Amino acid sequence: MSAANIKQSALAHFAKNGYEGASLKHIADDCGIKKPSIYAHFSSKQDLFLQVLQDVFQRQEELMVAYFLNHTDWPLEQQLHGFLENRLQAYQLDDEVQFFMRMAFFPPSTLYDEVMAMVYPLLDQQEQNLSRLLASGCPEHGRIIRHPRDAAIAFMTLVDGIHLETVFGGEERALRRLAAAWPVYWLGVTKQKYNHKS
Amino acid sequence: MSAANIKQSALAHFAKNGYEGASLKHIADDCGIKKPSIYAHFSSKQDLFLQVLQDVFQRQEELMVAYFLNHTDWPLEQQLHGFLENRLQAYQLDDEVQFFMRMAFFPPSTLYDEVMAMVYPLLDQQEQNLSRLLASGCPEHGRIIRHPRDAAIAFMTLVDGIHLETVFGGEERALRRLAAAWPVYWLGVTKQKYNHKS
DNA sequence: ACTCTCCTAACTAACGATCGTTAGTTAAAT
DNA sequence: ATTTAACTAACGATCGTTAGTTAGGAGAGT
Repeated sequence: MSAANIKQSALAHFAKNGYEGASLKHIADDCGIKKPSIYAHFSSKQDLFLQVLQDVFQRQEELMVAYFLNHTDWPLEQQLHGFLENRLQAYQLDDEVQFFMRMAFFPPSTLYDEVMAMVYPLLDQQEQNLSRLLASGCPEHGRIIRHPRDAAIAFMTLVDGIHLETVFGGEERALRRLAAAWPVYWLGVTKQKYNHKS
Repeated sequence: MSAANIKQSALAHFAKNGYEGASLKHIADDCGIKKPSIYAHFSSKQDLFLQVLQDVFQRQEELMVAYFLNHTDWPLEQQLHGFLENRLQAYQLDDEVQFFMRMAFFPPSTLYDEVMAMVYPLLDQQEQNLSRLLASGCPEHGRIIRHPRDAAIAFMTLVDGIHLETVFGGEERALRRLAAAWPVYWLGVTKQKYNHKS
């Protein structure tokens, strides 16, 4: 039994039951080993959790960066829409997105600082990257994103709303949201000329 | 000490630490009573939790219904935008929204069915009400919502994205999202004429 | 008005189970 | 021969929960 197997099993339990709800006994049972054997690989439950956390956040960041790097030749519209689709199909592969969402928004209170130290940079970077991407506009359609920073924030709101639905209702419900919300977003962001009343 | 006080304290603990992370001892300490005294009012931790759950869901539903009933004379645009603002300021009053989000998306696995039996009807009703509202269009602007059902789903995606941000970053960050995402949504939904390319 | 009774809501003490964790041991692999 | 990774046994703490007790207030009967 390798440390990677234990982390994989722990990931599933942390994702489904949270930090406090996941017990080392159940994780060990999943691996076919006894509870104390975990301590041959990890110094504590905290240690196991924080290693899982780091792995997941690093991988999620890599996935998001890699997506945009691999599609710089696509039109902006396809890049953004494909990103949402990409996140959806990445979701059903494993429990990483559920874990990610749970820990970003409902971290174990005893480890709040440690978790947030990983969440904040990732979200900041995501917003920054999106702002730059959207600031480049979309000349091949003759459209211009007027407020790239706002468009980036709105996009992240959309990402979160769809992510939440994957956690809640699974892929098919999330696809329904994507199909309904994407055209609204794209139209709103490309034809943006809005005067908010008071 | 009344049952209402215990439920209020329990709500705070469940919202902050989840079902498994909240202990009856801490809840009792908050109330200034001893742990077993809780059992004079509730038959079990489950019972306490489910009563809190029912109270919160019922109140949240009432708040949402009441908002739209009290603003039928407003233009559609104001109704929807005001709803988002209303949800935001309701959030900081107490822990109800955090509790609501946590339990809707990360329910305690041992009580999954009981929680979902309350979540599903509320969300279905919300979508239905929004669909009807949006289907009525917005004649005073000369605008027509072309796909009211999709617009309702997109609005709920927006609601969730903003709700999530209140849980994550508090009111000011959520207001930032609202300011950025609302114009995008409204423009996208009023000028909807979109052909999705495969 | 006074006592007796009943009920409520708190208490203390303790239960068994499970929690994360440590110590000490063993068998296999390097 | 040394290290690795598993094991058993057991630790103290905390979990939710139950039993048994006690003080105080409400209502009824004399």
